[in-house]
Amino acid sequence: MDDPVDMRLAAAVSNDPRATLAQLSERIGLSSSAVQARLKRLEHSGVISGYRAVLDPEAVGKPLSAFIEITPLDPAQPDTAPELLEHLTAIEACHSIAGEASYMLFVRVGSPRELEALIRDIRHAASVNTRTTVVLQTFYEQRPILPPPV
Amino acid sequence: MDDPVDMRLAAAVSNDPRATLAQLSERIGLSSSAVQARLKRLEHSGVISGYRAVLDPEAVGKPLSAFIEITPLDPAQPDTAPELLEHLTAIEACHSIAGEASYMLFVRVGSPRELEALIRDIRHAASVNTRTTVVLQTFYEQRPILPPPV
DNA sequence: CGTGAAATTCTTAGGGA
DNA sequence: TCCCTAAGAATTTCACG
Repeated sequence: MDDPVDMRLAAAVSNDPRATLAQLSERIGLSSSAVQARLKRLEHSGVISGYRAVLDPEAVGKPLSAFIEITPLDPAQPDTAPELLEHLTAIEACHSIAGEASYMLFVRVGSPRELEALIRDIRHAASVNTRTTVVLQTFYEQRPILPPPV
Repeated sequence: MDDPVDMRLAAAVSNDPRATLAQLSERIGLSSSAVQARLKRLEHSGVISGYRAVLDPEAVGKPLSAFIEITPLDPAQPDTAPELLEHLTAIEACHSIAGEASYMLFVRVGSPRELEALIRDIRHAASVNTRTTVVLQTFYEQRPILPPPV
């Protein structure tokens, strides 16, 4: 996406995906039909892979979050941890990382008890050791990748 | 938000924030005006704090991501790291954590050189030590907090 | 919470740079 | 190819029951 107009559109829609085409076209400086065509192209090409609402974790019953580093118990076995864990919906993100551990997960749960159960599920499902770092307070998260267009 | 209808609406709009009120009302089983009123209430009460597009990091020039743990150099000084770092738009999230470090950041940059510069900026801006864990591959992230309504 | 009518927005076809 | 305009279709909005 080298086109600067696409870049501004991506930033604009990223900051406010529920904006109407009319509002976006005003910010971008194109007609709404042109914005619509570009938006469809961005969605279809995968530059925009989806949209999300940012929910208050406490309001939806997930006040506790944590980072969980995982390491396979048996390095000789084929490592398919991400797939083996995908069904656990408490896991919001799964990255492979450089460092001691193999993967870093970010998880959200309702209580310490749920976290304990989740860790047990993770160990069992993927045959891994875990190292959990509990989040005490979230100052900000899910900030937009692109700064708002000037 | 104890109301199960609000819960389903939050899940539905979270999974597809660009859906029309008509589409949402069909999934929820209410009229579109009722959905509109509930949605406004969820937004105004902060249960829904905003909306985001999920962008392909490579397509928008941020192919490299990392976790950065930070620890104040001088524990005696008042610790306002989150505010001191807020202007660095490469930082997508900032949590205080239990464990050795004080905060965990998640950052996105365009290149190793940019990461180096960002780490320098973070150390300088907040007077902290850093410990960086580079992300090698992201299997999934930004999965919806709530599973889609049945 | 639903209905209905007015205002706004989306969608698509057609034509021009 | 990319853009704009215009008209019909769909949606949103909001007062009222």
